[in-house]
Amino acid sequence: MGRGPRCSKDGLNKGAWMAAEDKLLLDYIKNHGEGKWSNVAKETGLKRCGKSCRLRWMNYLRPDIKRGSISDDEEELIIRLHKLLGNRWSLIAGRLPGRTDNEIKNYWNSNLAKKMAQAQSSPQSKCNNVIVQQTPDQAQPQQQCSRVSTVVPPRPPTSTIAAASPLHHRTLDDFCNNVAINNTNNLVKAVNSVDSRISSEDVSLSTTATTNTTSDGDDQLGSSPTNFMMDFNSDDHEDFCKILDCDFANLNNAIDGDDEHQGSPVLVLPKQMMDKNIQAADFGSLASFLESDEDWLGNDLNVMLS
DNA sequence: AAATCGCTCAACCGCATCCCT
DNA sequence: CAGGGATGCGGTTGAGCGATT
Repeated sequence: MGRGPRCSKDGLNKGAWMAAEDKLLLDYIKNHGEGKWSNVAKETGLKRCGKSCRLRWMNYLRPDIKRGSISDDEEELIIRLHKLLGNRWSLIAGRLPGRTDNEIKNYWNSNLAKKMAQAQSSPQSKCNNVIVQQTPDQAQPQQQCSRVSTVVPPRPPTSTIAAASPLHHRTLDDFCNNVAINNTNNLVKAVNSVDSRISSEDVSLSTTATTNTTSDGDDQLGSSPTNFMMDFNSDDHEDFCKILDCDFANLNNAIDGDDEHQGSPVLVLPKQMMDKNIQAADFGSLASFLESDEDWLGNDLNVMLS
């Protein structure tokens, strides 16, 4: 499948990979690990550019890749994450273990984009709140080919993300202030333990000492001085993505597991989530919960916005 | 049976960002 | 700090294949 073999002007192979090429690449990675893609050709004699090697590994050869069709839960989660993140396929894939960004992108383009477009045109659908954005030229009659593209606005430079675009139906702006963080130090610690690239400075949290009083009058967060509402300003969206980008399972470990974090809950989900006993690492439940966004965005936010 | 259509998915391309010197 | 190479990402392409005509 894919493109037939061609040779570029510098003598490198292109197109579909042969089994022998796969073996060369696998052997190289077994011995040297991932990365240093530009060295693969030099050290193995493989006539492939580094980019091509990386792509082959990431999308096909990696042992943890999950084969088979996308489950309903996965599909649901993809839809919700896409709503949140836009076409940030790698971020979405990061939340779906074993799935690649390419696979999700293909699945979206060949399945979900159409579903979303149909949902948009039929107001009764439960997915009718998903906006499929179109570029001006796509506003014209359907292109000759059957492909349906959903397009997010041009990616803004550095500090903002596509999901933060005001053109998105529900952006992070829409539910800013709605994530309550209990004990930010531990969140930062947990995040850092997952991805050491994220410095504590990167997770910029508003130090507005806000306690989250629930509708029934209970103080959700207790009286700790380290309770904060996470205040997502427009410039903070990237930070939110960094949090999304870490492994929720590890966060959960930090929450209920080891002694190191005992007694210091890390991430307090919105009350509606807590009421439904959603575990952050339970993607199925999380997807179902997100599906009910009318609820989890909740009264507090509606009051805030009104 | 042959031709055409439509879909899937691996792979390519260009651009952005990161990282090293 | 600047420049250049490496890497990562998202959009797009096109061969292969099953379904339909």
